[in-house]
Amino acid sequence: MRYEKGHKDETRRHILDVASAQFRESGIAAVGLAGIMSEAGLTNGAFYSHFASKEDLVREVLTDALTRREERHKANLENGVALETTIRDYLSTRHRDHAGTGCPIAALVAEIARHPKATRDAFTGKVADIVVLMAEQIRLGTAKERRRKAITIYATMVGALQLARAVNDKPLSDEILENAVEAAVAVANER
Amino acid sequence: MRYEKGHKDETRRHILDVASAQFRESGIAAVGLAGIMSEAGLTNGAFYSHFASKEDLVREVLTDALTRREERHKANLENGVALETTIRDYLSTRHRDHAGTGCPIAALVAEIARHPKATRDAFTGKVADIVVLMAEQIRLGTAKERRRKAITIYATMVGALQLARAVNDKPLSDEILENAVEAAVAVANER
DNA sequence: TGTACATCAGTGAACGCGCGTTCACTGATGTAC
DNA sequence: TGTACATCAGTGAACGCGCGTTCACTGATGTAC
Repeated sequence: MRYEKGHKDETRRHILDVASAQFRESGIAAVGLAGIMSEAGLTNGAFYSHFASKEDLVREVLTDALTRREERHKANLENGVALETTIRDYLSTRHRDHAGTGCPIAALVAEIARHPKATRDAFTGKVADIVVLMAEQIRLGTAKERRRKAITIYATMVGALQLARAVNDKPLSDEILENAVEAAVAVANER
Repeated sequence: MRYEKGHKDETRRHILDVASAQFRESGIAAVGLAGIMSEAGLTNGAFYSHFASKEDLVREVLTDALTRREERHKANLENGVALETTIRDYLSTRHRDHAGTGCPIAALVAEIARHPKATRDAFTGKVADIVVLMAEQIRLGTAKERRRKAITIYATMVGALQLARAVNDKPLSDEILENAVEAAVAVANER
């Protein structure tokens, strides 16, 4: 082979990682393929050896990024990490200030709503999985109650993180995060 | 005058309305000025008689749309409308299915976070005002507690509406809305 | 009163630019005989 | 073993297109004298 075995997979992986960060940082519509490929150290044309189109890349990036999030939730569950810890990590100033490495849902949910069916399908399946995992992380209540709590907590986290990022006033931004942490933790721990 | 008095203001108002709906429906980055102007029944060049740039339009649209939301909150407050009603309207299937006439924050918050300072400043001020109005709408608790509740409820509403829009599965989407209503109403009414 | 000029909202063609996508080509290495 | 050919990840220039923006112009009406 002209390149070592696995080279192409590595390149593809690298393009995915670069695109994933750029999308979360700047939004899907605002990011161009040329910018992704040049940050990945490749030329424009190489893109189409790996992906059929930009939309194909978007779908792959989402599936990949959400699978990673899902695995983290699964690991937290298996290691007995309390949902409270997950909430505090999610609504941290660190997460707020580093969208590029953060939750793809908070960064892209509004854009995803406007993307084609295949992309939204991939997103929907992963969200459903993550809700189930979060519900299992909750200790108290019936399965139904825990599921309801998980959905509420997730909605609060996604909304609060986005508001905290958009607001141009640090005290208000911090206040949003702190209040949402308090409220979400209360839901997670309530009887 | 070549046009009736107030004609230019009307045209400007019309461009704002068209742009406002298109931005909320499709996102700011995905909407072009040519599309806005043609829907408004004008040609490309007329745009710059009314606005200095696309970014200027974005800022004006946001200020205008958020001022209207704020006025609605103010009217609700003065008319003694319970926050519970506001929550149910916000998290209705109707609102979910009509982004173009809906809340500009839910539709655009992630994009706003990436826009220039002037745009984010306009957004921040309005969000702060709406939080204050929502806090006043809450009946129970100290001022501090009511403010905390208002922020929590707002974050939950924004997150839930966006998730319900992005998810490609009607039962799950409805479930998100219903659970968020229940949770937000509970916060609004809790002692 | 009639005429010349000023005003200005809107027209429509054009600008440079970056977008997503295509494609002929390169060149290093594997395989066949 | 040596040679001819196949493979294929990546190159880099070009494609048409729509973007935001500019600008010379139009034409209806107001104003000055």
